[in-house]
Amino acid sequence: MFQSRDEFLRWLRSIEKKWQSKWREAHLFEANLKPGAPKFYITVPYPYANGPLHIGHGRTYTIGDIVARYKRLRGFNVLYPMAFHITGTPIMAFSEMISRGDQKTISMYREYIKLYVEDEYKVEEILESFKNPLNLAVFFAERIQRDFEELGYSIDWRRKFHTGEPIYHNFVTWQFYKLMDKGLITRGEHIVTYCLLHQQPEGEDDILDADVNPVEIVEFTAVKFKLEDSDVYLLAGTLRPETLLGAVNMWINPQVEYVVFKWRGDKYIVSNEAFLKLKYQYPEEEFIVIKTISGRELLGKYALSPLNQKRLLILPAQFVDPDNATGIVYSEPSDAPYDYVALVELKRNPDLLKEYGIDPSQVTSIEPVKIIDIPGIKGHHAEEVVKNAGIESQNDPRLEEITSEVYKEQFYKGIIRVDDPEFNGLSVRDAREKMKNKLYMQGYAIPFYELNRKAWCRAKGKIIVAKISGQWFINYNLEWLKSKAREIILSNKLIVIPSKYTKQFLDVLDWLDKRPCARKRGIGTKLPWDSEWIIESLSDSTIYMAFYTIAHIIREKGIQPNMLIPEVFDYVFLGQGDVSDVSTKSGIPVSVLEEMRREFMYWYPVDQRHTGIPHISNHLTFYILHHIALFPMEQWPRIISLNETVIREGAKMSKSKGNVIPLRHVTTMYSADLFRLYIAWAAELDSVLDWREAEVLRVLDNIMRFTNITKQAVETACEERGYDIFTRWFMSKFNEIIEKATVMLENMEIRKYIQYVFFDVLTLVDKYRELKGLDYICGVKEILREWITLLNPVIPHLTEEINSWLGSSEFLSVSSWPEVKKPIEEDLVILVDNIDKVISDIREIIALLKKPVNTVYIIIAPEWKREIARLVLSGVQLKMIIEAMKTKFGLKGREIEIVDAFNTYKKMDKADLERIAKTTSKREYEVMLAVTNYLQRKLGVNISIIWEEEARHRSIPRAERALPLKPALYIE
RNA sequence: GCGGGGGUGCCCGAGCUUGGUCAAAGGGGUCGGGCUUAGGACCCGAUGGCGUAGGCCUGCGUGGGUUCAAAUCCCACCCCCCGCACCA
Repeated sequence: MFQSRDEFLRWLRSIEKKWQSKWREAHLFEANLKPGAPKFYITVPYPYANGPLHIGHGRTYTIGDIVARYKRLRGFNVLYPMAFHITGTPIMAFSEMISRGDQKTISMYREYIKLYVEDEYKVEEILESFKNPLNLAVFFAERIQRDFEELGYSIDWRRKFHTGEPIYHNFVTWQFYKLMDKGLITRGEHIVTYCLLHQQPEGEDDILDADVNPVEIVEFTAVKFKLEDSDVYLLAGTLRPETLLGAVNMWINPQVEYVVFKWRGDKYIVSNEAFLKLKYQYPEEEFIVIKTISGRELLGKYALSPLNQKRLLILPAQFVDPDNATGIVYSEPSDAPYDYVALVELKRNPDLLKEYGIDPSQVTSIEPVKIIDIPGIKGHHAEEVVKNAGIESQNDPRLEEITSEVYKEQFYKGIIRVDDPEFNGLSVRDAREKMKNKLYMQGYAIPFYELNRKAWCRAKGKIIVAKISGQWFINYNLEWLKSKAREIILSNKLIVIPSKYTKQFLDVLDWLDKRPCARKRGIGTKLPWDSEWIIESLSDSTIYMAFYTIAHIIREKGIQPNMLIPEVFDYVFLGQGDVSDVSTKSGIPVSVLEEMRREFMYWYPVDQRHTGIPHISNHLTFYILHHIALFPMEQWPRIISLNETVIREGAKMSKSKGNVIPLRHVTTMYSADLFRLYIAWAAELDSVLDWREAEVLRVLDNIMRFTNITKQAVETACEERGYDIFTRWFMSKFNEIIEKATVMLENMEIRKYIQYVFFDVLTLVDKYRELKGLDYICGVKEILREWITLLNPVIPHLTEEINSWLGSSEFLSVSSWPEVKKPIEEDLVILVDNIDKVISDIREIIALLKKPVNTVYIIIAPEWKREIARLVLSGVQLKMIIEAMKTKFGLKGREIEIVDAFNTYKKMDKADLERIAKTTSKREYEVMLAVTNYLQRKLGVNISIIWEEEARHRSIPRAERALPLKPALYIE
């Protein structure tokens, strides 16, 4: 018997190790082709090997493993493979940062390595090796594999690979040729975040703090305002082109340097910073610098609004940031708080104006023009909020927040009120779109891209927005593709579990468009027709499940990368080409090619793919679409199942909080089976799972209790003997649980399945012990083998161990799922379960009486009362019932009692009536008699079981109130 | 904004798809009892209100509605969480 958690955990870990090595030695989970046997192919996306995985990942892989193990017990030939993803920029970026000596990264990785390596010297050596990204990836891939093995996952490791391997590159190359053939590849312009230091596009992974403070690209409309009496245009950037009609002046920062340049045959002015950005956004065009000027030189001049030729005075403003958009803005003080405040400030400060050579009277006459109606705002919106907030200076930081509030409110509620019929009456939202397009179309404006915040790369290089030309895309916006995807989802040819996520797939299909599929840096496969480009990491991971089916053959037969020419994959995956030609061309023997083809045809399609919710909008949708694009219908995905994320003690796990539990700790600090049971039980798939230490320990206590019970059962010698009433009840209940648990597992309701087979069975055993006494353990022994089989998918190690205690020399993990043993004695189940209700009734009454109690009479209703219930249930009329009762039970003269019973049943729920109908009074009496001792013990009173008729003879009060399943009670 | 999910008893959390068996599973906490030298663990009982006979009343975000009957269905409102891409 285990007493302490520590002792038990140590033991648990030791048997986990033992069984893992036994499974490994037996090659138990290596799935080989068995012609004729039903197969089940389940995959979970391979992990990205840039660091240790945590318990959130563990949830997903554990669920995959539970399904794999369950299907195996159901007699399927199951393939559950795994590989490692190293494509993309993060691994490279981390490796570069380590090379560069970035202390944060170095200490982070040092901690990661220490999870697996104790020797300090070794740790530094490994860290040093990470300067080569491949070493980093391979190190973690190997550790993740070890983590997975230590969690007992039933993976066929022969098929593993990583995405940086040449054989994988060849596979991806083939795939991209195919996509090209099918017309999914296009090329065009693309707007990206771009690092000026590295002179290349850099995404979230490379940008400082982008994970916590996301960087977004926003489109400004840069409006051309012609300087009066010149041929030069000011380019004023705005996010709200619809306010152009309310522009009353221009803002220039006098302290900033501007550039006058020639472009597209015209002359323009923008800030220095903006000029640089412009060149990156129009990379193939010619810009000629004419001169630089100070902002001050422009003050006091007039610019003409392009639509109405209104003269706008150029005024000074400090809030104008040269490094935001074009460094020039127009002023619409009615709606823009900054504009309003700056204007008021200027009016209050004529000296400053004079200093810049501007006549203050010119400014006094500038008034906001109201062009937007907002419910509840009479005057100028900007004025109102600025005054409410008491803001006086354009340098007040609160302006930022106020501005976004005003913008938001106007966007949703604002209506344009202007003379121009084209815009009058439009919502702000519509007007913005319309104005922008109009300005672009008529050549009055150009798009100018800017970031939502200032950003730098990890090496402190400035990030701007640039346009890449010649970007390669995968075009998912093809009707033939999308409609097929919709069709299989809607017709349930592709099943989504839990089904509530089905709609999300359909939604994604609606908005999914072109996706850039290659970048100029990172680890990965080169684009076969344009070797400057490397295929991006989600685009190379869409149909790799096909690769698992042949990966081990490639290794075993020593097939070299150069032999894996596209024709090989055409043959293996699509059955195209003549096998001997392919053999000649590739150098792979015909027999091997045929073997690969057989293997693929046997395992494909993927029966189930399981992963996390966040993959719906990208990977999973690509997975579906690529299969549709490249394979015949028979090979398309069948089931996609999903689970939510994991949090810890109510808080999100994150590196910055330092509350991430790595999988490594599961096997050193907890145990595999404990983890598996907890993580699979603590929440249903579609809800976020909260890892709570206290709960984990409680589950541990239960596993310990379970182990102790089973141990005792194994060690007790039991004789063959007949089943008494309680044992029959126990068996029936257990068989009901088998039935229900099986249904739950088939529906992927894993939490409920575990609730039944673990927690409910434990409770059942307790109850059985109470009823039956010490002898109960023999009943447990009887169901033990089936019980541990039911639990095997979740806690495979412990159940294998118990199975060995039972003297079995076979692996439980490849045995078979228990069948439900009939008959389940439903009447016994109802009657014994009903005892709890009787007990609580008795307790309630005793508590109310507040008197000492000697004896409780439990008075059982006669069979005729049940018969009435049955008749009511089958809809027989009262009259008929009375007649039947009279003849069958001799109840002449007791018609009132019959009517009473009839009325009672009429009011009852159908389910209750059915329970009554399924039992007999004789059985009810027997059961009550059998539990008499139990009741006496439990309630601490004398119990007397007595038939109603007899009780009436003995004039025991209340006897006539007896009903089936609700005996009358009289308390003395 | 668009799309998705959710608000349940002191707390966590089931149930709502297929309305009644739901005062509402299961934990936790709290209270009482057992066991114990004591504590822990474990076991038993109680834990919305009222009631001297198994009952009644109130109740599952707020306000309406449908129904003989609603935590469960419909409508409106309030609040919370997640995703919106080219990134794994």
